[in-house]
Amino acid sequence: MNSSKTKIVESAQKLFHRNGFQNTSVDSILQSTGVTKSNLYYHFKSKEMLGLLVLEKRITEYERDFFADTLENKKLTPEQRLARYYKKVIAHYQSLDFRYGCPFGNLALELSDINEKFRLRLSEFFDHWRRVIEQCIKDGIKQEQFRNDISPKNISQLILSHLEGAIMMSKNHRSEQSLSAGSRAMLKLIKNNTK
Amino acid sequence: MNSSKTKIVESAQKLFHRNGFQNTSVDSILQSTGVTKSNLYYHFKSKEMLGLLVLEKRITEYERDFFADTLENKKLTPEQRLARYYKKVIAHYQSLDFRYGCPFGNLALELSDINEKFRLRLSEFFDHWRRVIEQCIKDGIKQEQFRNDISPKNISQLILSHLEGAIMMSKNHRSEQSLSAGSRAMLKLIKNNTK
DNA sequence: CAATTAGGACTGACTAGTTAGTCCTAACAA
DNA sequence: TTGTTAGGACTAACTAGTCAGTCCTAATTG
Repeated sequence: MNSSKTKIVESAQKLFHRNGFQNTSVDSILQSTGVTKSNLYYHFKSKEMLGLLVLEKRITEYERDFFADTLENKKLTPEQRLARYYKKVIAHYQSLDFRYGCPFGNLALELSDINEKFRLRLSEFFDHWRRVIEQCIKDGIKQEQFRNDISPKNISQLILSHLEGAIMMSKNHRSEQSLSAGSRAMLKLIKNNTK
Repeated sequence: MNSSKTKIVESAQKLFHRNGFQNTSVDSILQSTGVTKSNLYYHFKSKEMLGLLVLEKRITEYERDFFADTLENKKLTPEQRLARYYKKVIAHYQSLDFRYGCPFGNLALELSDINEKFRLRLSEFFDHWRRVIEQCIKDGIKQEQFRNDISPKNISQLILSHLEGAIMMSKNHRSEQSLSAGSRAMLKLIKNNTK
């Protein structure tokens, strides 16, 4: 199905990621799809609604593509899960030349102060994301791979915050340095050395 | 001195932080200062130049207000320096209700892909920022307060990335949780426990 | 079978407002 | 006299969003 609606959503997803939500004009979406403005507004009540739908799609895709075979992969040890997750994230941003940044972090920074709908949806997703990491940490503590003197909740918070910050830094420096060095340091720091 | 020029810079600094650079209109700066447009363009060649000057001012202020009595305070132990720095940062964002985010991180995310001047100046500042943290870590390793099995460069990279990410998360969640929990976890993780 | 109705997909022209930036004249202050 | 400020008219491009109306297909009628 290559309907106007799906064309709009796919193009908007790309443009919102590259230019931000506010800095992507409706006209630029139309131009890149060949769809008319009236058609776009036939399918979507407003630019905001289109943005929220694109966000929903992104979340679904991220949960499907990034968690299952890494953080939630029970065939691996918790340490391997986290390492593979980092590896996958780095490879992904490398494929984008470390441009554009994290679609969720970008939106959160851009819109948290001015749009409550975006803010709340993103906040909910960040929390889910953190809990996926937390479960991995919990498993790792149980198996004595990770040190047990810091709560899994706080470690997962730390890991997620760092990841978002490192993606931002990699965008600014156009280099994987902050992502790869930071993730390696993080794995080393949380490793259980008492055994 | 309450000249038009300083009024413009101060107002622009506030608005750029709150709304972002692109999303702050020149007209809104004029409106909040009472200055005329011809006067603004008498003092500044363009909005971009005004933005770069505001960034320069922010950097000067940050280096003056945030480093001297914390990370670079030789009267404290390295561990105390870092703890006081976190405390100061958290208090600062608390005073802003965890809104607005980090002025540097915001600009980096908004402009790194589309404006090379901003990108490079921010990249330079982030690197200086990281080196200030690195020096504190080096001192702490020498004094055996921090563990020595990870390079100071990588730890400082980790700390800075995490800080930026945590400020973003605090903005999205409108809570100090990510900042305070994350910083406490970080201090615990890098502490030397072999002694 | 023929006429009507419903509804989804779509269009081009349009509105009303904002954007950064220019240009010019005139006033004021040191 | 030189640097600063005011005021306002202006531009060209861009902004999100609206409007009346068309086209086509499928189901429902008389």
